[in-house]
Amino acid sequence: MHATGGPAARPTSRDVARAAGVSQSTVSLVLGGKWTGRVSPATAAVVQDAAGRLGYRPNRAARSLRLGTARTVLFLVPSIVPFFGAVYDGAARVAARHGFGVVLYPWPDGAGPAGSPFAASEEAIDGVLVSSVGPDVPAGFGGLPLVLLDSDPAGPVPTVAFAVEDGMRAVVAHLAALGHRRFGHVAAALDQWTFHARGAALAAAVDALPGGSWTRAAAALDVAAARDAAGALLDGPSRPTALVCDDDVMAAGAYKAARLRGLAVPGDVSVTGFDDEQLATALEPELTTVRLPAGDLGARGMTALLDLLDGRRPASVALPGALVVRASTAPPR
Amino acid sequence: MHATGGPAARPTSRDVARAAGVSQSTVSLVLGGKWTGRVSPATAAVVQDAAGRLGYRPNRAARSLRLGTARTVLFLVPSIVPFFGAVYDGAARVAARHGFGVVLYPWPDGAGPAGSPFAASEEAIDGVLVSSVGPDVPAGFGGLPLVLLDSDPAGPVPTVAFAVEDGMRAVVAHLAALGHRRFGHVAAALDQWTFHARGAALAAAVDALPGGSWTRAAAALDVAAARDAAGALLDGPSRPTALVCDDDVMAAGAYKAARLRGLAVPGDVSVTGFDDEQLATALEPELTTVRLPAGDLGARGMTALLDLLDGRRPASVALPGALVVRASTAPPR
DNA sequence: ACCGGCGAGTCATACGTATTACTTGATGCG
DNA sequence: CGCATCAAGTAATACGTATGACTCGCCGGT
Repeated sequence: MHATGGPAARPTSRDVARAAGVSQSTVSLVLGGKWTGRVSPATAAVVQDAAGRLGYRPNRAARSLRLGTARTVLFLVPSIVPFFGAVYDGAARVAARHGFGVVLYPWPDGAGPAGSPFAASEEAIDGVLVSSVGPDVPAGFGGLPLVLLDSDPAGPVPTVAFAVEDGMRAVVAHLAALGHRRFGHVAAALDQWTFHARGAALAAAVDALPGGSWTRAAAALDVAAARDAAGALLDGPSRPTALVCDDDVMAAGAYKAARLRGLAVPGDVSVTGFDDEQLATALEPELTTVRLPAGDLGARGMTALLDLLDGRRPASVALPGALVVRASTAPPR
Repeated sequence: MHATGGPAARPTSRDVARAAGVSQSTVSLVLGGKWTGRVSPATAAVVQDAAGRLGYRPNRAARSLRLGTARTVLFLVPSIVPFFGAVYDGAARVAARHGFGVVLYPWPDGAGPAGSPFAASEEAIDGVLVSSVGPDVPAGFGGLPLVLLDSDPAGPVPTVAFAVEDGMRAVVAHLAALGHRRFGHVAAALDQWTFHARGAALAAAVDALPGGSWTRAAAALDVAAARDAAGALLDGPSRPTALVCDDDVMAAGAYKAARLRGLAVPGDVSVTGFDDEQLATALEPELTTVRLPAGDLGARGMTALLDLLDGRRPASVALPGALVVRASTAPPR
């Protein structure tokens, strides 16, 4: 009982030192872990005991100031959706293993580093991970080490991407094997590399197909916009027998467009998605789509960033996806 | 041209002072904004110009250390889904207006403050916002100011919640008006206040209904689990004519269970959701559900937390939701 | 002529940590 | 015995900022 109501403030290393009867430097030495040969095991034990008893935890601001490092990286994502949650998990797991924290920041419009949300956490970070950016790659990020995810691996910045071309090629091959020749591409009107790549890969794959042809309609990444875009394709001069969508959400819109016209999926028109989100199995019929290893993306990206922080220069890589065939694709009528 | 390749390191306030020909304190005063009557406008202009030219931005760690405050709050969410993205946006908007940043942290299992992900960012924060927790409310959060979101407003901690009871009552009233009397509750098996409240509200509303009866099946918050739970209800001794689901995702599972049994929605069985996520309009038929003002939740929660930081004690409030009637509800056969 | 007061800055310091350089007493060795 | 070595720890310092205490002219009033 401290009748005086002593200071209940958070203990500092000096408080621990006082409690252990040693100097502050000794505390720092012991708790820093590098004390072999400098402090006797007995004293170290006393210090550790005192620290535990007081519930001491080092002040992060002071440590950052002293070391010039925060052991924290910033993770910028275009939106708060489960896909990026999975990416985050992968990244955070690797980071934790190295004593780093990961701060998640939604960064919708791809505004520059001066964008106000970023400015808020500007200085307490050692590196940046940015996911799903467009072709105007931020070459450097305020001078901070930078790794891109799900972006153009051919750029100057180290990047971990998906092998989008392979995924799209697998989609087209699957549909072609079923007998489809006329494709409609329901494209996402977002300026992100991954969507540019999906579009280019589709075009290349269909063009390489004897008798293959395709049309395209772009829309915002939501159900209603995708429904209208898919409708425009279905109403076009030569109706596609398969709608290839840039994303599972857009595929939901394609379903709606088909139903509105009395067309059955997959009887009258096949539909494919991309990403394999939870939605894919919520839809009826369940959606044929491409599963992307989101956790791996985060893990590999964080590994690359940590390499960069250590002065090594990581190479860009592309992770393979996998076609998941469900019930939304069938031979054309 | 500095032929010597001078230090390209980030400039400090002392560098600015040197460039402006004043002392470091003057720089700090000017840039701090509180210089009226202490510094002449002419000098202030010179300082601001120099700071701009050098691209000076204050070191956050040093400022935190000096002020004992980080102007940053931690926002813990159970999962990375669009709903919490909207909550975050509301919170971040209010925070930015007061010069605060918001750090988002996924906190899946509701582990204690000692949970490793939290520990990583432990010290650079002034307060905590926690969303959607269970009954074992963390009374204090390592001594940090705390506000709960979407949690029990009757607890000791200031809380901003939704008026879940009203929402669920509206659902039951809507279905009752259509003629439904036998309800099935597809419940989320998560230990969060909001789901407990939804269940209790449903029971109360149906029990108050003459001739009303209900059964319940709980499941994890995913499509497949909900499908099985809903199936169990539909296969029960007295088949419900309406399935009330704790969440839109579970409603998708209810759709599947109905289809598997050859039952039409809403012809043979009505289905309702909760939250009004994007999924609600992706489903066929579109889902009758309860829209919750997620952005407001974040904004009000942040306002309450800022009040708390200022020494005021905010009151707990509950925000009203709104029933959105779509195509998944109809009179029973 | 002297002093109070004020405008315009500067000096010095503290925040809490990590680390380098130093002290101190004991021991080993020739 | 004298000196180097060593173990065990401590004193001092720097990181970059914000701010209370202080200085230094200068002007107005009596």
